[in-house]
Amino acid sequence: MYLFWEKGFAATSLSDILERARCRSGSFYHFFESKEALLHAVLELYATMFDVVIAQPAFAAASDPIERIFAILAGYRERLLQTNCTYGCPIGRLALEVDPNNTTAFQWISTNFTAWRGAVETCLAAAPLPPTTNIPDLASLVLTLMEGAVMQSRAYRSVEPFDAAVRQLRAYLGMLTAAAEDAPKRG
Amino acid sequence: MYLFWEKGFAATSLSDILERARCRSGSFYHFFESKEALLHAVLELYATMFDVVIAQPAFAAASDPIERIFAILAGYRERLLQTNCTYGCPIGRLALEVDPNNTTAFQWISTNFTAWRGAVETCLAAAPLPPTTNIPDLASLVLTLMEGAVMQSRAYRSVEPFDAAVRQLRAYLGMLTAAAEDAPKRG
DNA sequence: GTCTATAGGATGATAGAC
DNA sequence: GTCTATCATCCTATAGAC
Repeated sequence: MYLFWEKGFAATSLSDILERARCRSGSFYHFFESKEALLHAVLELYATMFDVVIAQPAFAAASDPIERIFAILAGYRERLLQTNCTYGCPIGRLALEVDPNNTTAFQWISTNFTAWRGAVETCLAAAPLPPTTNIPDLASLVLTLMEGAVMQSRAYRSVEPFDAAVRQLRAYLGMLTAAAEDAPKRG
Repeated sequence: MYLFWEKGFAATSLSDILERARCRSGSFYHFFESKEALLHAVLELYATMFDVVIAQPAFAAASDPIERIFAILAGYRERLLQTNCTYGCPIGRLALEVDPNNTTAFQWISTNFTAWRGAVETCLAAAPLPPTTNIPDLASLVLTLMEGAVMQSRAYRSVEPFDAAVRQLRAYLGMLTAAAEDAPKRG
């Protein structure tokens, strides 16, 4: 799991895996049919871990629904800082690297993304937004923004692009909630 | 260039390259010191090509500065459709894949991103936005959004996430230009 | 379930003739 | 500048003893 995150799938060799797991190939192939099967298991594990690792800590860190979204993003900022902005979202990295023919992997990748968007949708549904707001679109935007921001921060080896994206999201959501507050006064 | 886009750097072997270039290894190593040197040359070529391939067509397709930004994004939508949403931005893909120690590669990746943001900044500077608008932040957001949107469309094998991101950007920029129009009336 | 040993092929890169 | 031939190493995966 760690190696696919750090080096990607193709650049991680079986001997890398064996060394890190401190076992021999016989043990590996006793549990996994192939290197690709390990990838599937890793992606499945990410999906399983999502609530505990991503959603719950962010939901515990804030009670305001909009701030919970920013708490999720703050988690990624923390991970960027911890790695000197070299790594990023492991799912995003694999989403761009894995062979499109690997349908099983992509099913798990989309499962992860869907869970992520679902958590944000939950927050948005509880937020004071205009009733016309397209919440699935907006949740998709937040994921899009996180992934693009992490990528750009890796490219520049700086949190600044990430922070810029968060600032802009804050401005946009601020305008939306302001519009929701104005609407009742008008109508 | 094509193979790094299609398969990534690690998954592209020298024999893949030789087959596609229809030459032998002797010829390859006459021009390039290593596979990594080819990567650097490819990234440099992308930077060289940016104006002709990305900026100029979009600027020619629209005269309104905001619509020029959406014309850039429409170019990526077209590329997604042409590849059944399997590929994406080649720079973005390499930004997540390439070893962070490969500083030369990352210098070229950031050069590409900076050129991209520069084109968007040019558009934003000509657009009717509130004078307080942070144009570099906003240009960075557009790149962030494009990269994240392409990634998510690849993950779901659908243009829908890309379109959702564009819709949201349009809404945000619409609110900003509306605010700029209101401001003179108030002040 | 873990070990050693190894198959069978691909890998990036080089040497040197032409 | 392109060719053939090849090096040395690494790769994923398997076989079979224990």
